Amino acid sequence: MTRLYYLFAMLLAMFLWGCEDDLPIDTEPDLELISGFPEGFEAGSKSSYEAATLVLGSGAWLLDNALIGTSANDLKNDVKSVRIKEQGDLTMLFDVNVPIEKVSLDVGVYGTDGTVSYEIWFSSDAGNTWETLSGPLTTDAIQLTPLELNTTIPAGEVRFQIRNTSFTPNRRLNVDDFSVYTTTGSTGNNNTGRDNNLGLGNPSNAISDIISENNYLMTLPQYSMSYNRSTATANWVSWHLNNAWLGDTPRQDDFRANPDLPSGWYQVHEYSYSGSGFDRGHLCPSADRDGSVEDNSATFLMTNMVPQAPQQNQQIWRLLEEYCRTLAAAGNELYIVSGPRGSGGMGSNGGVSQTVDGGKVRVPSAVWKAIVVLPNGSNDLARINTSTRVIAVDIPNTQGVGNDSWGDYRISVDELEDLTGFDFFNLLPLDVQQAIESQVDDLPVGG
DNA sequence: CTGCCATCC
DNA sequence: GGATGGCAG
Repeated sequence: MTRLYYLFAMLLAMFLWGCEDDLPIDTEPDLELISGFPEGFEAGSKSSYEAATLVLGSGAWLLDNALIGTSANDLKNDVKSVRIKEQGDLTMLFDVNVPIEKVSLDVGVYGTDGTVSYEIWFSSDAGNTWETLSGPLTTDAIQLTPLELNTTIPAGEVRFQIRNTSFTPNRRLNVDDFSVYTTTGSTGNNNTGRDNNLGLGNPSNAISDIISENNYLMTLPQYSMSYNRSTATANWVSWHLNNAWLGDTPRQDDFRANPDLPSGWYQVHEYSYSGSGFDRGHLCPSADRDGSVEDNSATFLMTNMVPQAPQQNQQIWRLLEEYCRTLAAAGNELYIVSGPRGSGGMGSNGGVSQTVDGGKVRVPSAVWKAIVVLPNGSNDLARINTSTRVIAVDIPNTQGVGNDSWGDYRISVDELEDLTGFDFFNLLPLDVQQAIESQVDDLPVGG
């Protein structure tokens, strides 16, 4: 009898659950405007169509063949809107990291320009690849007109872009009050998420084309780098660090050649440094990527290694790496770029070596690092300002510096740019770059 | 893969 | 001692 009762109760429960499941959805899910939106474009000024970055209330935006319109002919809410001319576009340079349910904006035609063709695009990988959200659209509105697009974009490194696809000259589009909505209860800001490893810029404009063999861009989920075929090391490795990357995965120690190098290029292999007196020194450290086996293993590709004097690598350099992780564990996120420079180091075999691996791998004379530190949060590009902390070091690749403090090797990013020829953090507004790159960090750092 | 070394907190 | 950086056989 008891058993029959349970059976009945279960059937009843399934029936009720089934009913509930079949109830028609008579209300659309509650939407929540993402922090920073609507973007009304009131915070910026730009009077030329030339491509440039603007930091606005929501974050940084790229206006290419577009400007901030303030004239009587600009359709606008309040006093400013974006004016995009034919073949121009407006692009978010920051990520939203929650599921997107809806996008809305106000659009119209500038002055008496004729019908404008435009499209809305989005990226789920921080702007690396784009797909259309809207399909081709047109407007001939002479007043700002709301456009709403319902969508379902999963949480990711999501950005949006508005393109004026008109070809005819003087078909200018006004855009204002751009809004992005997520479902209520989504975690909201990406406070502790993983951000773009190249979020502050590509220091040497590296590209993934074999024509650029000494400045060859390679992008992994764990870090990005510019590889140099002739030195057989990276020019730089760039990565984001915060507690979202940190875990307790054991060190994998699976040093190996990078199979993703273009065919025909020499692949530095596991034993290329053996007996040389130099460590296989990580640029992106193993312990910065121990959230999973895959993440940690990625740091052991030989393209992430540089021949480093053991006492430099295992002592002073290691202490700087640990200091960075301490900052991350304390609730900061860091953008780090690191690489070798120069030629000729002194390892444990004594004397100065220019190369290892039978001349195939260049030994740097110094290893450098540039670090931007900011509290965990979202819209990083917009939050970095003239008082954001930046640490840059340049440490000789030699035995004997091991007992020194890395703090004594701090220099300004400007000096580091002179030494390396790279342009660091170039997605930041110029005035911010000038402020933070001219200073030498002088906070007490111990060690 | 295991064992081992070194340094630093 | 434990973590982190490695090495050699």
